[in-house]
Amino acid sequence: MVGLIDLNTVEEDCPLPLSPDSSTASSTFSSALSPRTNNHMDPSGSSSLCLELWHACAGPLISLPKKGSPVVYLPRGHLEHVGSDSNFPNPVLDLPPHISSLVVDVKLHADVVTDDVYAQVSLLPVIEQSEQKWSEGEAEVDLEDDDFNLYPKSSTPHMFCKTLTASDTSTHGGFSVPRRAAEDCFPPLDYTQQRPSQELIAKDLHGLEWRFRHIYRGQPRRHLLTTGWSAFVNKKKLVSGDAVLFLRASNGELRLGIRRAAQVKGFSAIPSACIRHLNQRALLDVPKAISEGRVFNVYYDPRGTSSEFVVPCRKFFKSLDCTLAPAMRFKMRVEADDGAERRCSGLITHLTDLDPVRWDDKESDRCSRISPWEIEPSGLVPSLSSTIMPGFKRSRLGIPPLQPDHPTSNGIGSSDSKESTRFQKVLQGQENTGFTSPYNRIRKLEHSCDIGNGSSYTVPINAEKSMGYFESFRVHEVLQDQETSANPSHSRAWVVNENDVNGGFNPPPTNQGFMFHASPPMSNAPLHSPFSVLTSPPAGKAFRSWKGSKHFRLEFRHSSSKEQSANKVSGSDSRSSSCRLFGISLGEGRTVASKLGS
Amino acid sequence: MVGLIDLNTVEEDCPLPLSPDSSTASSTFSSALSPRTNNHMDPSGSSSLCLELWHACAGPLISLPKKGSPVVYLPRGHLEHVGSDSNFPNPVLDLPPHISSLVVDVKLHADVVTDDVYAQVSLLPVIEQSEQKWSEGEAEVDLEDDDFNLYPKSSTPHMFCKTLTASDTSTHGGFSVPRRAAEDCFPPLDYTQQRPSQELIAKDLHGLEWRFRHIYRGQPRRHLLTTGWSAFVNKKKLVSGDAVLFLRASNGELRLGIRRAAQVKGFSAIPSACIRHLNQRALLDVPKAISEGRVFNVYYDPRGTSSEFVVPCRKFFKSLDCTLAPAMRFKMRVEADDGAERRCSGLITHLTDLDPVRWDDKESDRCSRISPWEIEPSGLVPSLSSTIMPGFKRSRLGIPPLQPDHPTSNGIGSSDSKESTRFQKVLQGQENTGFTSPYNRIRKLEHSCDIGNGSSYTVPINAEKSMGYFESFRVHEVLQDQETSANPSHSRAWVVNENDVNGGFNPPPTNQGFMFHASPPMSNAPLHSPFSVLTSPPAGKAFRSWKGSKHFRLEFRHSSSKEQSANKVSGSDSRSSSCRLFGISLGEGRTVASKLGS
DNA sequence: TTGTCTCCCATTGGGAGACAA
DNA sequence: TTGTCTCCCAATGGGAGACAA
Repeated sequence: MVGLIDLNTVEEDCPLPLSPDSSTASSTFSSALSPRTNNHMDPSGSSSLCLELWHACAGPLISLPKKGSPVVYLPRGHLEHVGSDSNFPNPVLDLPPHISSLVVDVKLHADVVTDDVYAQVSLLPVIEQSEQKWSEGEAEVDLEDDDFNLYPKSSTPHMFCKTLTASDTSTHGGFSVPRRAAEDCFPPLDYTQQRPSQELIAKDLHGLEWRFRHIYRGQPRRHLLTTGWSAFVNKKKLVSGDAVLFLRASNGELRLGIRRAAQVKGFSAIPSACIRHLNQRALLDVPKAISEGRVFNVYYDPRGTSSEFVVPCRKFFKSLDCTLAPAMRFKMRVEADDGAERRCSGLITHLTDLDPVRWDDKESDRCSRISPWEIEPSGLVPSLSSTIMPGFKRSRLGIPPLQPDHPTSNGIGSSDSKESTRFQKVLQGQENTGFTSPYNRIRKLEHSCDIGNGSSYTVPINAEKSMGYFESFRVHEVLQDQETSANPSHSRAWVVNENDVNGGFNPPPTNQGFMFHASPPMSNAPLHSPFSVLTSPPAGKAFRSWKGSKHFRLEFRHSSSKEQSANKVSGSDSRSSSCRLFGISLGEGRTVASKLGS
Repeated sequence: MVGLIDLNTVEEDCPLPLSPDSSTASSTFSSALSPRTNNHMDPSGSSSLCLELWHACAGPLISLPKKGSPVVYLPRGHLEHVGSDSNFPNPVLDLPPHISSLVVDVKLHADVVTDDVYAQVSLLPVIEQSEQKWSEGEAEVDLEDDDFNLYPKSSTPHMFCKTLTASDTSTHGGFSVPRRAAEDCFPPLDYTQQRPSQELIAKDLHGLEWRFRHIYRGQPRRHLLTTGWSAFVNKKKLVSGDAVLFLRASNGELRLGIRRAAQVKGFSAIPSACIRHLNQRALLDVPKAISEGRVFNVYYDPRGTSSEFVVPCRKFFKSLDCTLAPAMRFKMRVEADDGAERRCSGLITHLTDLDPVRWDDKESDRCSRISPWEIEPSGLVPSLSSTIMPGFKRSRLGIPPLQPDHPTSNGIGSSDSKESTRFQKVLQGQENTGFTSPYNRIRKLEHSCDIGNGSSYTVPINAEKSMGYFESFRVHEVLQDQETSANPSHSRAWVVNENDVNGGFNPPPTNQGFMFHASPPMSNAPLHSPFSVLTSPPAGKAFRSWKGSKHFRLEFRHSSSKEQSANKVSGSDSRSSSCRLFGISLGEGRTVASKLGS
C-alpha cells in the first residue's frame, strides 16, 4: 500500500487503494514487518499540504509534467532507469527510440516502507498528426513554460531541511533543531519558563502522526526534540547523512518528511529499489500499450535525477537546436548538499560516453554525464560548429559529416579556424588516416583527449560491474550484411551514437528535410538515455512504419542544394550485431546503410 | 545475493553468483539493511549437508524433478503461483495450457533476507516428437519412480525441528531444547559438572555461522540455548509459531534452518513474496522462450504447496486415467503441525472449484482444493463412472457427454444404477431440463450438492478479494460467434473446465484418437492449476498450430465405431468472452465449437 | 550557534531457578 | 519433560548540562 496524492482530483479519500500485490515493490515485500497505515488524507486542505510535502521531499530539481502536456518518452532511458539485467527481458528493443506522448495523468506516491517519493505518470502515445505538429511547428504549439515544474516554488511554506548529524542519530539524546528553523516552523514556546517545552505532532507523507517533545534547554540554550525522536529514527531507519524535513502549513499543521542520502553508485544516483521494481513491471506493458495506442504508466523517481526519460516536448526539440562541442561551457541546475537548488557550471571535455564533462568545482563528485536538454550553454565560448562552418550556425544544422572524396560544393570540408587548429594540437601522435572532414576531426579529437589529458577523468564510472548498470561495452565494429541498395557515398544516414549526440551530432547540410536516427546499442548494453535517442521530425515517419512489424523501412530525404532525391532503404529484422560509429542499425536488426567516410 | 546449492555440479564454489539485480526479490530490496554474506560453501562435503538442510527446511512434501526428467509445465498454474494482479500483464494468455518440458537443471536457493528456500528449475520445452512419445506410449518411456523425490528421505540425519514457543522468542531467557533433540544432535556435555555447558556453532543455509551457549541447568535440569539465541531470533525475525531446525551432519557439523509459519490466506498457503517476485519476472520470459524453444526458469516454493505447476509427466498422464467423482474417497500426503509427513484421507464432496473435498479430520483448516495428481483414490467407493457405465472403466474413458438426441449405439445414455439414483435424490426441486446423459446428471448433482448439504462447506474460500488470488468467477454462458463449420452435433470437442477435471472429465467413447482441450477461463480470473489444464495427446497438434500466431486451427478426429471423419475448425483470435461448460474456447479467443447437448 | 561528550538514572532484557502443566 | 514466571543485575539508552568548534 502506498500513500497516494492525486493531483487531478480533489476527492476526499484516496480513490485507488492499490491491490496489495500491485505494489509488490513497496509494501508486499515488507508488509509483514511494517504496520499497515490507512492513508486517508485529511480533506480539509491538508491534502494540498501533502502535495507541498511531497515536493519538499522530492527536492528542488524535480520537474513533473503537467496533465495534458506533450512530452517525449524515451523507452531506453526508461529501461536504464530500471537497470539492465541478464534475466530481465528487454521489452523495448523493438520500440522506436522516442515516443511522443501526452501526459494524461500524474499521481504522486510515497512508498510506505521506505518513504521514497515517486510520481506515477500516465502517458498516452500520440498518433501521427499531432506528433508531427508538435515537432515540426514550434510556433504553432507554443507550450507554456509551466508545462513542467508544476509545483510553484514561490509558495514554499515555512519549511526546513536538516541533514542528520551523528549526534542526531545516536542512541543518546535527541535531535538538535537549528534555531531559525525552530522559530520559523514550530509553535512559539513560553520562554519565560525555566525549560520551555511542548509536544509537537507531525504527519508524514502517509498521514502517520509522529509525536515529539520539543524543548528549549541546555547551556547555552538550544531547541531539541527529545522524546519520540529516536523512535522516529529507528522506524524510518535513518542514518546520519539522511535529511529530515519539517514543514508548517498555513493551517498550522506540521508535516514531516525524509530525504535519504543518495545511493550513489559510481557517482551516479540510482533510483530506489522500489521504484526500479515498479518501472520493471511498468516497462513490460509499454510495447503492448504503444502498439495498441493505449495509456501506459511510468514511475518517476525525483531523487534519482540521473535518468530523465520523460522530457517535455519543447525542451527536447529545443535541445536539438543546440550544438554541443568540446570546450563548450554550460550551466546546469544541481542540488546542493543542503538540498537547495544551485546552478553549477562546467566544461564539456570529451565527446565520449564516459566523463564528458568537467565541473568547475573540481572536488564535487557530481554526476559526470549530462543530457543535452538539462543544460544551458553559457555562450562564453563560441560553438565549435558555428566557427568551423560559418554558413551553419545554430538551429539544427551543424558540422556535416562529409566524406573527403565527396566534398560538397560549399567547401566546408576544407574550412579551418582557430578552434579546430587549437583542438588539433592534441591530435599529435595519432596516425593520420587522411580524413579531413570536421566531423571526423571531432572524432579524432575525442580519442586524443582520452589519451592526452584524461588520466584523472578516464575512469569508466559507469562500468560498475557490481551494479549491472551502465556496463561499458565495446560495440562490434564489424558491419555485417551491408546492403548496398543504398549507395554508401550518397546515403545521409548513419548511426547517431552517444558520442554523436553528446558531441553535438550534426546532420548534413541540407535545406530541409534531413533526418537522423539514433541507433540502439547492442541489445544487452542499455544506453544512457541522455545520449541514446534523438530523432528529428521526419524520423517519426520512419519508426512508425517500423512499429508493429519486424520489417522496417526508412526513408531518407535530403534535398541538398544540388540534388533532390529520396533514397529508400529497407530490410528485414534479423539477429546480428550492431555497428559502431557509422552505419544504420535498428535494434537487433541488420545494418542496412553502410559506413560513412570509408 | 542468494545462497545457492547446485545439485548438478560438485564445484567447490557457487559458480553462479546471480547479478544483484536479477535477485531483486531477495536481496536488492533489502540489501541496504541486511549484511552481505559470502556464500562460499565449505568444499569438504558440507555442500551435501547444505542439501540436506535445504530439504529439511523445504519440508517432507517437497518433490523436485530430477535433471533430465520429463515434466508437464502448467503456465496458468505458474501464473497463479505468482498471483494475479491487474497491473501485471498476463504473459501466458496465448500459451497452450500445458507444455511438456525437459528438466535441464535444478538449483536450490535460499533467500538471504527471509531464508525462504526455493528451487530454480530450468525447463526446456520439448519438440513435437518426443512430446508425442511421452504422452502416447507410456510403455515406451518407463519413467523411474525417483524422477521426482530426488532427495532420499531414508538418509535423513540427526535432526530436529521445533516450533518456537512464546518463551523461546521472549526477550527474557533463551531457547528450551527438547531433551531428545539435544542428545541426538548436539555434542554430549560433561554431565559431571555442576552446570555443563558448551559453545555450539551452527551454519545456516547461507553458510553464516551462529554461535550459541548450550547449557544444561535448571531444576529440574533441561537443555537451553542462551547467549546468542536472542540475536538469532532478532536477525531472522522469528516469532512464536515459526520453527527452527537443527541438523547434525555425519562430519559433526551443525546446521541451522528455519521454517516460518505458513502465511495462510483463506486456508491456502501462499508462496513467499520473494519467490512470487522471482516467478513474476521468470514468467515474462516464458512465452518468448517457448516460442524460441529455449530454456526458461521457474521458481518453486516448497512451502507454498498449493500450486504445483511442474508435474512429472508420468504422474500427470496417470492422473488422466483416474476418474474422480463425488463420494469418492482419497488419500493425500500432507504436512503435519510438527513438520512431519502424514497421510490424510478425505471425500470428494462437490465438483465445484470451491471446496470440492471434505477431510476426515473435520477441524483441520487444510486446503480444500486438490490436484488430481496429488491424490490416490482409496478405492473403497467404486468410481461413479465405472458404475454408471460398465463398458468404460478406468483408463481415459469414462462418462461420455452424450447428447440425448444422439445416443450412441451402446445405450449408455439410458443406464441407471444405485449410485446415480442415490445421487439423484438431491436433485429434487431442480427443474428437469430433459437431459438424461450421465454427464449431464453429474452436472446437476454438483449443483444440488451445493444446495442440499453444503451449508457449512459452500464458503468460497478462494474468493478472497483481498488477495486477488483465486477469485471466484462466473464464466459467461453466452456462446459468441458460433462457427458452424463444425457440426455441433458431431463435434467431439468441448470445454474441459475445472469441474470437469475435478469430477473426472470423460471423453466420448471412441476407439482411439479422441481429444479434449482445456479452456482457459476468463482472462482476468486465473484458474487454479490443478483444475485448469488437461490435454490428451493429439491436442498437442492443435496447440502447436495455435502457438505463435493469433490464428489457430484445431483438428478434431474421432474414429468412433460408426463414422471415420475429421472435422476441422478454424477461426481467428479476437477478444470475446469465454463460454461455460460446453463449447471450445481458446484463451481469449472466439468460441469455435458449439455447445454440446443443446 | 550547534556538534559531541559525559554523567545520571530509568528501562530493558539476558540468565538463573521456581513452579506447574 | 518443558512452558511460563519472577527475580537479579548488567547493559542499554534517553535526557540533561558541559564544553568546544
